[in-house]
Amino acid sequence: MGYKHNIEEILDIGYDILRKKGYHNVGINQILNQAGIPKGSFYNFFESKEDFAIKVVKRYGETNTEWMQTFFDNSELSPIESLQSFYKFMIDTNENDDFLSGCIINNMSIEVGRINETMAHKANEQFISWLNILARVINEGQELKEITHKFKALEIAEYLHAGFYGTFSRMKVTRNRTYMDTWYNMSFEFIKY
Amino acid sequence: MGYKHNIEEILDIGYDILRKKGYHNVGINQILNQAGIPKGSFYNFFESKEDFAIKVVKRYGETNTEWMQTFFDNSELSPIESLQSFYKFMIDTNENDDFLSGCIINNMSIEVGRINETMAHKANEQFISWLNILARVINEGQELKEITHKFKALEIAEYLHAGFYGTFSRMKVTRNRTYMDTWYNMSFEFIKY
DNA sequence: AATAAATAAGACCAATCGGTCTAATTTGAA
DNA sequence: TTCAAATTAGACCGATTGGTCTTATTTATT
Repeated sequence: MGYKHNIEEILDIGYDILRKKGYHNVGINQILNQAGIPKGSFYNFFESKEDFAIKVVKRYGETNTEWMQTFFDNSELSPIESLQSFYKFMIDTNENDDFLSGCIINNMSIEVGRINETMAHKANEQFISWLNILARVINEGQELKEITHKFKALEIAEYLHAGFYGTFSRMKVTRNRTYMDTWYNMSFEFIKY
Repeated sequence: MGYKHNIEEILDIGYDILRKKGYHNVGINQILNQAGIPKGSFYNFFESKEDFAIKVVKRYGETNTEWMQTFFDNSELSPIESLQSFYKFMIDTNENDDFLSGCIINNMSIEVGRINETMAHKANEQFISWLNILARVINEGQELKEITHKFKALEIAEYLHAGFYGTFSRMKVTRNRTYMDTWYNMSFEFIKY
């Protein structure tokens, strides 16, 4: 049983490339070159390019779920304040990326989700994990009367998720954070108790 | 000066294909076949695939600007009611498309906007046209005390635009309208006077 | 009717696509 | 130490990519 290459390392490199350049715009060879592996090894690990992309999405989704979980678990702020610091962090992160990349799962959903059932399903799974974490924090905020009771916690989570993702398409063509900051201010004004 | 093919007809066919399948996932040949034109004629009309896609985006954007303008001009509803009927119509339209396609300019922004400056610029132009029309209606709603004065009309337009577009990525992986309806209800609750 | 310009038409091009195949190498277990 | 299995390695494959080129046709102008 020979071994040498690290699958997770290849997935991490794939994550960087697919997030920045998309799916159909990236050839297998680009991934092979950047990861420094021959084609035979790649197809030994992954059934196809599609299989590879799905595993990249899965790995990123799960890593991010864990990260979000510890972010909110370790937060010493109140529920709504930790939500605010979460979205502030997300906006800052996109600024550091020059507003070009966005979220790989959002990108994949838009580009690939409609033409690939498996990808759609896997992307949806990750979204649901994230939304449940957000909903838990929102629910705490509702109990502390920080957040409106007009809607269910999960509905507010979906609402914030949609709004934030919507700013991505503006961001990618304007290349600045104005719209993200405006979205942030308005959203937290609207959902407050 | 010979002629035969109709450029605008080709652009309309290109619109259908690019909206449904994306940019990098579509080959020139697919467009040629569907439009029934040979390659030589295509490259007689368009400099490149990129040039073609940009002209498709421009044509759709301008057509949609005109459509929105007459939609709101001819509306006999109050400002906020005509906004509601506008978004209801948009959600219904996506349902009729089986939630697979979304908005071509949103799709292009996400997939191509980050790697193609010209496309980003052209997409942004169209967004701005639409946002200005929305802002005008919102402003009327504010004057009639139907819509909140907490934010500027253009900010609210950006906010609605972002939220609505954000539902697209969920829509494409869940393939149902639940999240769009929830977004609709929450948004109009939040922006009311 | 003759002419020149624009367009139509599709064969053709190198480059790249995702993927396969065979052979060499490395490995853990016997 | 032998051996079978897994992995490494990259040459190779047909299909398709965006784009070019030459030739035939159509058109408006004269």
